Amino acid sequence: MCSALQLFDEMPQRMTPTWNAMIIAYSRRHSPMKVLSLYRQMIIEGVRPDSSTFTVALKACASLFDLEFGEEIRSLAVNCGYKDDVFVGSSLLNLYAKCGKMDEAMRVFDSMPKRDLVCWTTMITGFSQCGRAAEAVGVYWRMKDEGLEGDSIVMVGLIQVCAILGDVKMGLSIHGHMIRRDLRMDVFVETSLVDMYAKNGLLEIARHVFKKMSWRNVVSWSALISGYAQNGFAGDALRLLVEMQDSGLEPDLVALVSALLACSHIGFLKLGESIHGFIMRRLEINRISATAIIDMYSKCGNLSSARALFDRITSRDTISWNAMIASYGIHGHGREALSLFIQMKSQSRPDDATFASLLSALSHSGLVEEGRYWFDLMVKEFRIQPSEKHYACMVDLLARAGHIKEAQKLIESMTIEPGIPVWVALLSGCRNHRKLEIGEMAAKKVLELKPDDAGIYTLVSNVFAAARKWDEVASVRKVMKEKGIKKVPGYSVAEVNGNLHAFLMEDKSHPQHEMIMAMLERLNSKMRDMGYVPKTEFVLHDLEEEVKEQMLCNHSERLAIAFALLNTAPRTRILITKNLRVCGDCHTATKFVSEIADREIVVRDVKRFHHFKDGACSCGDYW
DNA sequence: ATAGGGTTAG
Repeated sequence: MCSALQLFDEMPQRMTPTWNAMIIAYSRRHSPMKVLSLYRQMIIEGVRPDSSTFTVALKACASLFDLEFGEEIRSLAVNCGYKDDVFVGSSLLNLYAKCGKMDEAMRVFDSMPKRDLVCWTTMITGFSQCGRAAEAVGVYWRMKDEGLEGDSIVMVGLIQVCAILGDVKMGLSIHGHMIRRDLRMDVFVETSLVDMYAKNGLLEIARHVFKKMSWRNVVSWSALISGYAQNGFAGDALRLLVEMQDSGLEPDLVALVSALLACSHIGFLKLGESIHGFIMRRLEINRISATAIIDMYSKCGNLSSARALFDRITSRDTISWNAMIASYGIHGHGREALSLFIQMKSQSRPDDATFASLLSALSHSGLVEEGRYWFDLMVKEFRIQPSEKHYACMVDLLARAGHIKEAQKLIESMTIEPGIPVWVALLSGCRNHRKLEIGEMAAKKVLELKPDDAGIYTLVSNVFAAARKWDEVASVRKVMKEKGIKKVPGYSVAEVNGNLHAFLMEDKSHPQHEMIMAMLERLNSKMRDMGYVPKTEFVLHDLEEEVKEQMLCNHSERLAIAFALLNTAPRTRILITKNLRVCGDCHTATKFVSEIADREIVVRDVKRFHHFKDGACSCGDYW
């Protein structure tokens, strides 16, 4: 390039093709700024651009999202007689598509007298990438009607559509179509397929396609890693990251953001921290990676690190704000969540997720008045239609605080059919406040909807049992049996010295099992001396009281806590992550343990954090 | 004497 540029500068006479040669060279090297500055210079020197000059200049504008300059180039191209040129036209379509102006692109497209495959592809991909899946498919059918067949690049657009829509059937048929028509399978097509299958939870197929690829790049790896991470297979995602490095590829931001998601999921703070460090040293902290790191710190129990990073993001968008508000929520800081929200609304537009996080935060802090107020404003001022999630938060907020009647009224006023989360929120409020009549009604609704979560059946059964409705208790069992409900195995993960240790309920497989049981025994006897009485209603079985008590002691978080106590230095903070909610008995027990052992014990359950310290929990028993 | 459409993340 140096020599070319030197020669170019020395040339006494430079014709259009001469300029084009330089401009195209910069375009190929992905230097859109250079492309545009040469283009400007060419115009100033009075050299007339041709179709290729305009095409490349418009492409540069598209990659810089510079709509304004693009329009200027467009009008000059029209003046120079290239109004109907397909190259200029397709580049213009691409410019509008990249800038999110699909309606304008469609207008231009419809006015084009000649359209080739590239124009059609631009429209299909444009719609697919801005999430307008149905219109992407519509354009494809129009193209077929005009007798054109799609090539590999068209298929990439359609595969993305399937990924967005969650339409595996269509995905499979496109995949089949490509094989039958012998369309070229390159790394782009195969990576889109991996992504599409993975996003739809078909990880076996995604992995199979991935394995059969003749060569893979960073993007292919990232697609698969993100698929595992998003489907909750944190271990597989993290193993793939290591495998990727072993194969000689450096992970990029996308792969690491997915790895952070996996760390958040299992509470792997040590690894999350080291990924944060790696990103700072070797890559860049952009808005997306920052949000992922904030989420990781918060879900791994480190709220202050999350906030510190949040304060350093200069350009926050709705998603970054949402992440921070949700962080305060899961740690039980409703007031902070609210004040952050109030700051947010003057800078970014709150969306449905913002309100879901805010309402949930208010609910966990018992800020009922504030909850009512903002729910109302969400509908009236922010024009956000409440979804099931919002209703569930509000019913939870009201019922948890004992406003059972009001919660019931809210359900009756719902414009959408109340589902399991809404009834469960009412039901658990009824259980806590001993409102057995309404509780029974809610329990019946839940039962009708046949959930597949064993924990919900326990709740339903408890309420019937409290109301002494033994026939109903029996019917719970019947539904469970019919549906073949198996208890989701409860597990807890403890991070000790940077390693994760997982415990299942009643886990006897651990090498330190004997020591762990002895530790639990010691803790139990001290707890009883201090007045602890096991709450056996949290066990759903027809068993002797003594056996039930034994089962409670074997809940996975107790094993994990005992293990952590045995293997960490005195006074070290203990961090436990579990996949279910903490049961009421374990909650009481852990408070005692925090006092007996003089430890801060941080437990993340499936909904929120509990910080146990000196015999009390940060949730104030309001959970 | 060349030029336009494609893969992954919060």
